[in-house]
Amino acid sequence: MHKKIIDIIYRIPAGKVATYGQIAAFAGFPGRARHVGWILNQTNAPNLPWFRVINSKGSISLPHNGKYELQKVLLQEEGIIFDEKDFINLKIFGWKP
DNA sequence: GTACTGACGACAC
DNA sequence: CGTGTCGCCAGTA
Repeated sequence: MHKKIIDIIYRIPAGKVATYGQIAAFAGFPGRARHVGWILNQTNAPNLPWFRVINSKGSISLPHNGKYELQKVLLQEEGIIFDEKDFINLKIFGWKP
């Protein structure tokens, strides 16, 4: 099942973001949002756009320890805009498969 | 089997 | 939006 979820994440296009629940559901595991995050924290697949995965609120789910900033910067590099509260507008940047 | 953890989600205030 | 509660399930001990 790791493979399936990883495969879905690889399909997220640059400039877009997807939510954990969205990925889980699209991979065939509705309600398994936690597994997506769990797998991301476990696997170290090359060129995996893990930074395009965020929670349903449209914000980064990492603690502000540096990786948070890394993800934010990587997304901004792709043209994604964060508002003053570090939230992403999913209406605009949400991935719609 | 039980208990706890975790990059989550939906819903109610 | 912020908080709290409950549900979810693979891993681990």
